[in-house]
Amino acid sequence: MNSKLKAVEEEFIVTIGQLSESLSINRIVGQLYALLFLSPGPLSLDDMVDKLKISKGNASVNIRELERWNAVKKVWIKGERKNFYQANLDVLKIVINCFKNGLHQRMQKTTERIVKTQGMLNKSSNLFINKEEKNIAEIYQDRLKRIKEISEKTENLVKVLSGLVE
Amino acid sequence: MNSKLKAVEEEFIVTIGQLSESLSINRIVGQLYALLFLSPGPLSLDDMVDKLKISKGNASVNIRELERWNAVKKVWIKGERKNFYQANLDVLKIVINCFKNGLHQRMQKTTERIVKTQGMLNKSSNLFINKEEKNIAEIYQDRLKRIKEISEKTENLVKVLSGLVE
DNA sequence: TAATATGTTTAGAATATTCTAAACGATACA
DNA sequence: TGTATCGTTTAGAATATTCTAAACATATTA
Repeated sequence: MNSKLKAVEEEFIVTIGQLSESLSINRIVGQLYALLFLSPGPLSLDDMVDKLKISKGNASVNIRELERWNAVKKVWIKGERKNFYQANLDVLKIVINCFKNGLHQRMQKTTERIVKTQGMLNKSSNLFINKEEKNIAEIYQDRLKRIKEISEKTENLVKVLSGLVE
Repeated sequence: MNSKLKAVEEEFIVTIGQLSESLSINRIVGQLYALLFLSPGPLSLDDMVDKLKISKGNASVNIRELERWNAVKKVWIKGERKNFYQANLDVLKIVINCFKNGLHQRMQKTTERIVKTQGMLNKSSNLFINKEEKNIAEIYQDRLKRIKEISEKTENLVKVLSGLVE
């Protein structure tokens, strides 16, 4: 391939790899996606291994991560025994979806625990006899309620984002 | 302190610590904030060291991270030589602000590199003589433009978020 | 069936991150 | 001035993550 085109490809792959890393996403995940995103046609695992100079195992696990995100999909090419992959070009949808799912999972777990903690506090409230303890319990109730409200706002955001990606 | 209240505090600290970790934020950062968020009054570094059972160095660097985020602030208590800290209770503002700033920094860098890459491609376009190369160059131009558009949308989001936190 | 091609799993090497304990520097106070 | 009290920095230990190379499982072709 033309060396100028190769330079453009390389530059793009490095850029997206760094962006990935800075978002705490495995660099190879970003680079695999960048590679497929630019590629005029589908690529095999071996193609990607050659381009990125990584091991096959590494390519294998990270391409499956991208499949899970619906960021790439397998395509079958007749006469070929290898799997080929192509990028889903709708980057915005992929990003919003990942963000939404990540947020949902994490906040759901957190909300459950906060609610449980509120329960602990309410069940014990009759045990707080002196003024000092009653005061602290009241503060705790207030603070937990604030956090709970944020959980609810976040779940609303998740719903809004769901609407954006159908 | 009442053991029930202690259990509530502990549970909350663990919950927020786990949430932090799951968001690729240092666990101690989350736990320090959780501790101060619940606390009826300001706490010293030593108080936090005792509660979380961590080293002073660890507490020191992570509390400064929280200061940088405007998530906690120093308060001076007369007659005390130690620094005391208290939480900014406006969690939503802190979160939106961190998210916004993180996004802005990362996307700005990325956008710059994408634009540079577009420049590389355009400058070379007269060098692509055969049909094949011209075709690939055109695809690259299209794909880079898509990414560029997302960068712009992201910068818009940053502006919207800026509006939300004044 | 044997030989080859392909993707996955795994053990542990390489690297990066987090954490502590101790050294350090600065400030307050005797 | 010397001593105690703080917070910060730092060297390297502990831990977690990422990556490779090789073993493995499965399917395909000869």
